[in-house]
Amino acid sequence: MNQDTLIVITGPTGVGKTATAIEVARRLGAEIISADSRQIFREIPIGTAAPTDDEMRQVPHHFVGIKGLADYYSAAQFEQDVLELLPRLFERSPQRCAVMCGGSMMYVDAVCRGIDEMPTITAEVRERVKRLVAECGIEAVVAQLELLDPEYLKIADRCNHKRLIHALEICYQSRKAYSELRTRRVKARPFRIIKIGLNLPREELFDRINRRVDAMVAAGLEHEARRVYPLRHLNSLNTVGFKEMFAYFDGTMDFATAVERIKKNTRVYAKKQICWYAKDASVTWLAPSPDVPDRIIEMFNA
RNA sequence: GGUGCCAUAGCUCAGUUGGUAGAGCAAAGGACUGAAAAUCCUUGUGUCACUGGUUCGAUUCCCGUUGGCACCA
Repeated sequence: MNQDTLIVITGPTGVGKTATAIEVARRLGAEIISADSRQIFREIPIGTAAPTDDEMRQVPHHFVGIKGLADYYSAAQFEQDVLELLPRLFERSPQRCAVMCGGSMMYVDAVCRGIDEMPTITAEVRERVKRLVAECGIEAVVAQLELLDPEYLKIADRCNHKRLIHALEICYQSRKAYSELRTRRVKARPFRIIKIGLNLPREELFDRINRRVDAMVAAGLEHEARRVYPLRHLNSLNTVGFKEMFAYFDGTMDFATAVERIKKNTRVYAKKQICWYAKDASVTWLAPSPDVPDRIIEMFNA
């Protein structure tokens, strides 16, 4: 009998993960878990290049379009949800296999390696820190951390206010030092993980990204963005493709510039993804080609 | 064919009264543990078109060549 196996297909945005994952999943009789922090929201399928209805009919997908933009979701939540779902997917699959496909680095790592236990921040604590910043500036946050978690401050990026604020929130919420909770221990998983990274020569990747953005525009990105415009303050919409469209709606950017910015920011995002996975020794890198599914299935059978 | 203007980073251009050069855009590298398509940090890429001359020294001045643009024939 096969051991339970999770095949992870990741890589930069626009490289062709979706098509590869569908092919592999179909041939192995597996279902697909989307590891994408934006495709999870149902209102924005065009801007996130979510799998189409047709694609999802070919293979059952999970975690696509299951949340509303106003819902809170996180990598840790994803870890929990996926670990809960996986045994059932293994059970249903003749080869005891599931395919995870997506480029949200932290979501992938959360499932493959785990995330440390942290308290969920309550609205009160969030408000308290927010007020501290508003009234006394970020220096006050640093001063508090000096007191509550000097260890973290030693390694913290002091320019990254969001991280400093988050560290303090954790300290307040847990009544412990953030650095104490941050063990960074890799959790063992009760299944085999095969991690594939798809990548292309830079120029080719960027060309695909540019063309995909044009296709999004043709598919009605502007209309989709206009529909969610009233919710623009939500974190779920602080994302490439929407912030630029919102700038256009606000009149601070013309349409052509907004589209150019979307392309540029998507390219920057792709580079960030490549950089993240470059240090992950568990990734097997492949260039997309017709025989990639064969090679992945070979690795599965090995 | 003649005259004038131009030639500097991947692109658009600035600049050096002669001491080998800098902006914007594009680009490259990196960090990352409960908002991660987020957030943050770092970096300037050059035969200054080519040949020769003047000069201690030329990307800068001069001669010529090549290419581009404009006007005149």
